[in-house]
Amino acid sequence: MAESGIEGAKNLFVRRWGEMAATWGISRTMAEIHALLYLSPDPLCTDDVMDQLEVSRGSASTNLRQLLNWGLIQREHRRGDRKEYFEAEKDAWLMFETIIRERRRRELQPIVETLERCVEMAHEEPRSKADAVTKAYTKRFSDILDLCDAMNAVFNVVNKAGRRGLKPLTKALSLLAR
Amino acid sequence: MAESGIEGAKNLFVRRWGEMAATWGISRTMAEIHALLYLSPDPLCTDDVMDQLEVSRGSASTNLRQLLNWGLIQREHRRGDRKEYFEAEKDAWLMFETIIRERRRRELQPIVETLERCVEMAHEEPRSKADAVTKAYTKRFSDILDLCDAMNAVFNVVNKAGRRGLKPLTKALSLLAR
DNA sequence: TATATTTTTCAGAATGTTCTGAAATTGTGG
DNA sequence: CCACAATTTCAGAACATTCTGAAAAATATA
Repeated sequence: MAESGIEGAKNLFVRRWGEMAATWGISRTMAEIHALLYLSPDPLCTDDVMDQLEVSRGSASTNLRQLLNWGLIQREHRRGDRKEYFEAEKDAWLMFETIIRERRRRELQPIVETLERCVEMAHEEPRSKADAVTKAYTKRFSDILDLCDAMNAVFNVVNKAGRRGLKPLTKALSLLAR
Repeated sequence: MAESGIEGAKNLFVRRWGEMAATWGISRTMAEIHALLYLSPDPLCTDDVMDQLEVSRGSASTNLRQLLNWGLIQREHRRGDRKEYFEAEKDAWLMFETIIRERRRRELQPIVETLERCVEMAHEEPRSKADAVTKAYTKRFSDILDLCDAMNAVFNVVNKAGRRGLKPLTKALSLLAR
């Protein structure tokens, strides 16, 4: 495998993208496939992925499907060719938007629901019995709920402001950070 | 284990916090200990953690140390007691700040360094040979770098604006999101 | 310093995740 | 409908992570 030049750069990026994803609870292979497709000027088929990353057909298939589920890649059919080709979203901004939308849905949503349920349960507790503890817990639950609101606000900024491009957003945020 | 009332709410929260952390690449037990300490009005010692979460002394010790490393909990000594007690940061905002500061350091930093190295390597590639590909890759590398700048901007907003409280920040962001 | 208590460490066990490869399924053109 | 090419599925293997429990190290007390 090339370790220098443009192919070296590609391999370095693919590997790092995979490592980073692993710390985010996303499988290394899924992220490596994504990085490969993101860089590739042309769509790749399953066999291309198998060859370049040296993974099995099963793994390639499963991970490609997951990337489709995330909405990070798309299928492409070609006349006179039975194979399916895959192409990644090339707009880094749209890609990021997709990722945080999915993470909001998969992670922020459930914790918010749980917290609301926790506040409810705290209210069901009979008065006087361990009242101080009930109050303390309730306060902490709603503090985290407020935090979730803030995160939702960040997500909304990212989604809405992104249309105007990455650079303007970065600037606007820098001003806010004074 | 209580499934209703205030203790039920506590257990529900602790479990959910652990599950959520797992999808973030943080060990379930570490997050459960953190949730337990976050809710607890008083500091807890290693044995409290072992009893309440039914984990071994080794696991409790290792995970408590990791939480100390993250800066999410603090030690507390008590006169006439040899045990160490642990207390979590109770300010949800400071807690969040700590988490994203750590994640920036551990994750954003390395990918930025790698991307810069990738751009360098692309420039080392001899001209004319696969020039179109070199240009395409370089474009994608710098697109992701721009994205990292945007994320850094978000982090800065969060760090700086947080001092003024959570609610004002949420409001300011909502305005930006129009 | 000797002793008692608590914390840390770490080899091996238990658990959880991802991959492989072959079989089953799906879809296509003749 | 058949033969073929491609994709999906899934049981078991390989790998990675986390936990346990006991021994070693650290720390405090007298």
